[in-house]
Amino acid sequence: MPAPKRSSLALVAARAGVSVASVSRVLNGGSASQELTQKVREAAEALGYVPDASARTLRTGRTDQIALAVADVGNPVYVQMMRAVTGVVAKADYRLVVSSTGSDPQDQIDLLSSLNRGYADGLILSPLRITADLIDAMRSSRLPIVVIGSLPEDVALDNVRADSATGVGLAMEHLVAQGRKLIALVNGPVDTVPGSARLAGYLAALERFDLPNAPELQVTATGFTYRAGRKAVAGLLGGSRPDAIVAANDLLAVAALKELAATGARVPEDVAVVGMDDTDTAELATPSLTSVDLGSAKRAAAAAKLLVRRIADPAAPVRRLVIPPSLSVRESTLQETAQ
Amino acid sequence: MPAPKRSSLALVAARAGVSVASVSRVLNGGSASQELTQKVREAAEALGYVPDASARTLRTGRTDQIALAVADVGNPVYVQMMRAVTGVVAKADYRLVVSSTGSDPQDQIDLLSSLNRGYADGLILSPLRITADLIDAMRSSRLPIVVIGSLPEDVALDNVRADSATGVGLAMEHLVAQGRKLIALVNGPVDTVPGSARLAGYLAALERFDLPNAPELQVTATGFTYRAGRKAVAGLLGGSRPDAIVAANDLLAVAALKELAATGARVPEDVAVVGMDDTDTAELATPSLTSVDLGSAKRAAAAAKLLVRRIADPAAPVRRLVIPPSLSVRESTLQETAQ
DNA sequence: CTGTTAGCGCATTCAT
DNA sequence: ATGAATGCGCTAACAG
Repeated sequence: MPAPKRSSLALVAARAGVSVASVSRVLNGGSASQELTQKVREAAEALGYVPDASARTLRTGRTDQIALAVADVGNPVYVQMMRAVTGVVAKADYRLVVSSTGSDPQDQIDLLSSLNRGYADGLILSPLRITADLIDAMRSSRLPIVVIGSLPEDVALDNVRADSATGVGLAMEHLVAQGRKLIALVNGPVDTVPGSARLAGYLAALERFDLPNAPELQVTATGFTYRAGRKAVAGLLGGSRPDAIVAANDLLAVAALKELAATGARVPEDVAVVGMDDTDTAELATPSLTSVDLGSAKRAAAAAKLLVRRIADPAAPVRRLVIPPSLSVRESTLQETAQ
Repeated sequence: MPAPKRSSLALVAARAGVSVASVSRVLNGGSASQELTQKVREAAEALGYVPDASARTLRTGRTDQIALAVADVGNPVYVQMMRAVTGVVAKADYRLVVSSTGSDPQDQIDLLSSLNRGYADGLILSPLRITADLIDAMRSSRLPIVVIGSLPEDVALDNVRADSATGVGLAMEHLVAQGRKLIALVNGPVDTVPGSARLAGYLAALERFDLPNAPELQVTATGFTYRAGRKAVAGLLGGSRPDAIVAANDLLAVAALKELAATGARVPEDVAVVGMDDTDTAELATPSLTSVDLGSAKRAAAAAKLLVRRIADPAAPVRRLVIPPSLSVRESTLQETAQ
């Protein structure tokens, strides 16, 4: 038994004493006489007519919706991305629907197959982990996808990624310039896209600045969360005394801040801390957090634009964009008594 | 020109050499013979058949989607709510779609009319401001709505709200017990649902604890954000020296923490600070923030359950729930040297 | 157990 | 400029 009776083109047409085709034309901006337009508008108004989305979609094949899948709504970096995407998408006359997936690639695959049923015209995806299965699913998706984050070379999908290596390099350079010698890395899981990129960047920077590669200075949290960060940092401090910590994101960096405070270490005097993503959290932290801006907002906005273009022109050449990072220096690395 | 040709029931039926009805039955768990089931599954698999959502929705009147509208994705309290809703909704076999509206009621009205086109089966709405227009729009919505937050008595909509008055009372009681005398309020805009509730609770508590109602101890930020909070608190400290601050949410409370630190005041020795919503932010703050848990997660979960029930039974009696608050005490109000 | 058929609401082609 | 008719893909009556 279908839903409660509602308005419909036919009802409006009957009331206005015209054909459904005319109603459709008037309401969608087709050509119609002054008088007919008038009658139709009146009838539609009186009946509180609202066009039915599924009928229109069934007919036209378009939903005018764009989906954004984020792995963790609690991570402020995704908040930045949502904000950025919202703007672009609205301007292109799409509605944005946000789906929260877990970090499990299977969640994304499920979402993809769900979307393939026609809930949206396109998807912006920022996968934490990329598996072969996920790639297969993306490849065989009938709906356009733009990926935020790195992607294997041979996957012909629009994507826009950060330059983590350069970003981590910026942080390390800044720390080295401040005279730091023992720079630890607090990373998230290395089987994730950001985790592996951060690690690679860290190792490259060690080499570049002639710093020793000390395993006891590298810890991996079980997730990119505050709680996981606290544990990881506690472990780190149990086995070493770094004079600087680079964290894979701002949440982990705040965890370092709190853990350091708990052990009586002063920031930045004893230990400097750098976060990553440059989210609101960096500003709110005490001391405020120096953070690498990996261009999340720009990446998200760019991805949205790519998707809109891709939807308009499915045959357009694949584009891969890289957004350059920058460093936002705040209290957590700035000593008055800089050496 | 409709979208690129895809799979369809008819295609599967043709390949399997059966009728579309049989395919539909098999795929939806109707009764069918072993052999037919086998043939259909094979054909569907081979063709990569995916059912079309809009066609099904058009036919059944259901979308199996529930919409959640949040006013500010950047506010961690909404993150709590999203998490809570996600769980309930998934268990009831609905997909959740999140829409970010602004604080402007018009945004909600727009969203409502959009949803009335049939994008979702129900809506969970947590409006910041409630205007007559919004109420009209909710009343005339053809889709079930559950409101998180207070609502005028005469609006016959399911809703679940916090008990802000008691919540603020809890905070004040705690502060008074610690010997605080000059308790300031850092509120958000009072023309909002939470803003007015917080103010009322504060005034009631002043009376209850025989505290003077001093206007210079009450400031109103232009929004429930960190940035607005900094300005408001700076204004407050410019004109008075409270020994405690109650903030209308955790973001404003963190702003108070930072502003106090900037002026050299110690927390909690000189000034105690209490936040509200008990979000992750309270834990991350330095010092960690005592916060009133207004039951956001519980409210959201309850709202989701109410909505699922309402969708199943549109004629069910209207329910209004109130979730009791509790206090999470942390460093920002705990002096070692408690008087 | 399986097939035939109608129609959900709409945009669009084809007549007029 | 307007109306009649078609079919998007699907589910559910109904018939056999």
